[in-house]
Amino acid sequence: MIAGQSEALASRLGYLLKHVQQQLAAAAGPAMAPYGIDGRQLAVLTVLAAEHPLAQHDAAGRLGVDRTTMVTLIDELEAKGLVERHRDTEDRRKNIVRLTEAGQRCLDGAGRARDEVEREFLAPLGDELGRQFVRALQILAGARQG
Amino acid sequence: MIAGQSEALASRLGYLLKHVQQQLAAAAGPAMAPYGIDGRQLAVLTVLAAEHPLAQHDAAGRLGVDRTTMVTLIDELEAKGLVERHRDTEDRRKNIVRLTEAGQRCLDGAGRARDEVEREFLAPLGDELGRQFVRALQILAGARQG
DNA sequence: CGACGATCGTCAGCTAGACTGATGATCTAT
DNA sequence: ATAGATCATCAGTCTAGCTGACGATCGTCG
Repeated sequence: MIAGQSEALASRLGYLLKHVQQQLAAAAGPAMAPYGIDGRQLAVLTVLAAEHPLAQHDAAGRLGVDRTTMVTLIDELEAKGLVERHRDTEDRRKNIVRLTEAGQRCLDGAGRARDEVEREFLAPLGDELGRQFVRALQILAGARQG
Repeated sequence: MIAGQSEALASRLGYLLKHVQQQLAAAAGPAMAPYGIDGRQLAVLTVLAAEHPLAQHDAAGRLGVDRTTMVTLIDELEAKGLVERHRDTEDRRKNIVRLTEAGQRCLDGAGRARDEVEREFLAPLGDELGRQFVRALQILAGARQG
């Protein structure tokens, strides 16, 4: 029970979801810090690693963020030398974004740190409930807009 | 699967949590609209109904929001005539906040609407997994800061 | 009794994140 | 070739939330 938390809210889905999300973000922040990136930036690296050369627009789609937000995100990652932007030779409207060597190394380290944070975060649930929790989230994330 | 969603992110806890939270918020917004309040304001009404006369500071603690945020929240609810502010006669630093008649009616209606949204939101999980999901959230919300 | 530190509500100002709308470049299709 | 779509970008805006300062009030400890 969160300090001072209300009984009346303990079963309110919106309240629970929001606070749990914030707690995870609060735990993940410090864990990412040594690698110089935050959770959103790590998500971009993760997507790029999986589907390597990806246009900005497509990366935004994968992450569910706005196109203009992705501009900023890539700006930041590029400034750190973790990704490179190239004009697509086949469709010169597009920017192809790719991980650099440094980006790959950063992803390796930060990704491990993130996984560790997630594991600790779910630990209170135990194995079985933890798995079901993640499965439920996957279903809910996919149930709409699919 | 969210349109264009990345396979690589499907098991990333932060991503899932954030998106599921946003989807619920997106669903709840329109449902609250007829009652003229949003989810945060409804949460305040819910807390007040449960522990009726409550100082602003304590209400903020129950909801896990900043004291200055609560000022704004109460401002809004007061402007709509849903709550009343009174100076506490026993400790005149405190504002006692209480539901008005209109506030109670609003809570009844909006609360029902919210419950319905939550039910529909969890429907894809089925009964059993839905219950476990909520239980997991409660554990996670309470596991830290407790 | 009186002074000091803590608490409560308020306000002004700042920050982070994300959106809208406009623009220029480019592509596609007719 | 021309009209309409698409992509990246930028400027401006909006929201939620925070920090820090303030006045008023309380409790406590000499």
